[in-house]
Amino acid sequence: MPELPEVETIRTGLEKHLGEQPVIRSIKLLRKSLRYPIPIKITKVFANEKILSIERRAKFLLFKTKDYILISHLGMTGTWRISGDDKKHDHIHIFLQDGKRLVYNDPRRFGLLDLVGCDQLDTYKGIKNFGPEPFDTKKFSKKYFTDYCKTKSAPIKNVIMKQEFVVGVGNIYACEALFNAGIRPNRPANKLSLDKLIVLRKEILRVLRKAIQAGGSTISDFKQASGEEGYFQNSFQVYGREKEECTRCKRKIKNIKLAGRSSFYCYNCQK
DNA sequence: CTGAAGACCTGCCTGC
DNA sequence: TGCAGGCAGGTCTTCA
Repeated sequence: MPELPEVETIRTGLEKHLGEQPVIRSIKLLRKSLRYPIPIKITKVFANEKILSIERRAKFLLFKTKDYILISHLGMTGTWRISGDDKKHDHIHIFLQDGKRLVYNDPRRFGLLDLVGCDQLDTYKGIKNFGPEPFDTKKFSKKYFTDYCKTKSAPIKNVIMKQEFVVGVGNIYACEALFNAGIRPNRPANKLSLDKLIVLRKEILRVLRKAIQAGGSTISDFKQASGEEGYFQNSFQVYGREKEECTRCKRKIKNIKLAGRSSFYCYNCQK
């Protein structure tokens, strides 16, 4: 379940449960590849290294050590947990010196595990073309937002999901933010008024913040790895609610495909 | 260049 | 009950 809030939830969960700067004893790969081949070098360079920090960039998790960064992307179904038990689709074990075991599980294997040198992160293939973090409001400014949208004729939903525009917004939060802003997902970005765009930017920030907060409350279950269960789903206004009542006007939520993705909206509340 | 569509995988739900 | 079909939170590549 990884959009930005979910990745951030996993990150803070790991940080909390792993303690200060845990030391990696060894890494065991249970398969050779996920979406891409996993560099075997991982098992060598991280042995006996201290994890200095666990950070997030966009939807990537970064385990930083002295010389290298272990890069993890969760794809659609990836998750990390701290566990002694094995589960189906566990692909990577990271054994820590204090006896804990960090496990990567990913049924669909759309995730990625890779490494880069500490000074090479910004040129890393997946990351170098990324837009700003949404909470970096200096870079992700109103002006940046409106200027960009003015140049795009694609549906606004597709635009806000573009990682080179702003990172971390996936299908769920795109739908939710558009509902809150009262904008139909298929409206061409360059046809929206400045005011509407500014509202949308604000709603993106708000929905992401709220989701991160909701994630925080379930962190205590983290170790049990029951992470499949979405904690924020109870607050969804439109996502996954096709044919159900709009929470505002009681009319039926619709679902259209945009760029192949389900896009939920209320025909009455979103114009 | 832009944007749409297909591909990558497994699991789960629906409907026949 | 069994099985085919469709769909799923994300990217990357290919095609028009």
